[in-house]
Amino acid sequence: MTDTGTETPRERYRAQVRAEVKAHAWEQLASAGASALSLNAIAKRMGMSGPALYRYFANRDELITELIRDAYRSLADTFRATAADGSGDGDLAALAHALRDWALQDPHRYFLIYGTPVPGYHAPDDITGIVHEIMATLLDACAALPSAPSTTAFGSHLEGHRRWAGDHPAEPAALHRALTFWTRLHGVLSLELAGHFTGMEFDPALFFAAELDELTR
Amino acid sequence: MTDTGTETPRERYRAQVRAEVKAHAWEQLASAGASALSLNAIAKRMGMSGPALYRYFANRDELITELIRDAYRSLADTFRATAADGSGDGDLAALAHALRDWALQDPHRYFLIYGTPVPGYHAPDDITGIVHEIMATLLDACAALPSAPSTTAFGSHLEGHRRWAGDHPAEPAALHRALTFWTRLHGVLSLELAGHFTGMEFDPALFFAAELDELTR
DNA sequence: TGCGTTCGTTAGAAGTTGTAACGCACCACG
DNA sequence: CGTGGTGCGTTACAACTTCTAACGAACGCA
Repeated sequence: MTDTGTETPRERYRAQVRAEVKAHAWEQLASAGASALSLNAIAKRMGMSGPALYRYFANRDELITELIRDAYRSLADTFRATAADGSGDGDLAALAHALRDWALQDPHRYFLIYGTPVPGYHAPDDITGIVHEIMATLLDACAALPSAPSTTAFGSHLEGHRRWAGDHPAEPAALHRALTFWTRLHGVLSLELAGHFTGMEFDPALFFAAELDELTR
Repeated sequence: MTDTGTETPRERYRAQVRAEVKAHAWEQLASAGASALSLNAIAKRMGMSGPALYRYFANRDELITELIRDAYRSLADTFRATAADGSGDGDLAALAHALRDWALQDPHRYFLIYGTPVPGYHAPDDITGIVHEIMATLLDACAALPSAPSTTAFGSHLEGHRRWAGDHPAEPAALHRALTFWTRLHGVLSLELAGHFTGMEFDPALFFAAELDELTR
């Protein structure tokens, strides 16, 4: 995968420590959330003193950026893999279930991407590339679906504002479907993961399925 | 409004200081987010030393809880007021636009309620009362709309799991519509407020309107 | 006019992020 | 095979944070 041949021992060690730090960070993230992520605590758990970690990450933000990048990368890979093995049901349904499984697998990871934005934080450029990759996979699935030409106001609006879709040759109806796929499923998922459904005794999975059903009909 | 007659001077002063602290907290919240909220900084801005504020709030969490309560209260009042003056268009559309205006007015306030949940935090009971009030207003609007009897799987599921709706006499189709109103609009709003649409040049307001349109047809 | 409650203060403990300066160990190069 | 430079981990420290403890002063009720 990566060219380990040209790596010096130092670089290998450095990469290994960085990976170990990130592993502990994910662990800590899952138990206490992003705001409670402490470089000091991670260092102690690794048997090192606090400032030692600053050799590997410039500051707390850089570590979080790395985690965000890994989260996006993970979602993009999941999407790509799901789209690759074309199973029986439509690609959209497969993508939806992959998304839900991915989110339920680690809610904190989901919120790291789609939760409350960090005030001063701005994502580096390479992350937008991964975002485009995710959107491209979604657009492919939507373009493959038969859809009547869009007649809605937003559909025609999209016709003139489709630069975000890159060079993807999808019709406005497909773009619209991709957007609603994203926002509707995020709406159900984020409220479910945040615990806003806990008081109500209906099954979130059925609700998710109902939204998906209306999305693919 | 409140019975100021029975208030002692001390109680009046105390209430005023608490209000001033919350005002500064909202200010700080809007500029730096909830995680950066510092009792110390608020105290300094008020010309007091740090620990003085602990006479008014037991800890940082109690202040945040108060802000969350006020946020819910504000949304509930907005909803109630919007539902009260029955304007020309359907109540649902009015509620949707009230929600969007309320969210855009102070995104941090929206995320305080519907954003990433605080790890160890658990809302006090009186807040769930306000949540029910909001849901009741939404259910009223949905029940007032004509709707064909629900034939979907989730609709029949809701028939047996409607305790969350309290004693509201809404049909399953109305319950379903209220739920989708909530999650779909939240999906669009939260992604818009979090800046996930910034790269794409379409108009979020039109997208929101399109989702609302499909919700009310 | 007391006297008790409440308020605001300073001091301090236990955390956090992040910088600075110091050894030590390793790796590469002559 | 040394030796020097680079990188790593350490401790010390500054500047924060939340929050507790103890003290004095001011306020208001009786």
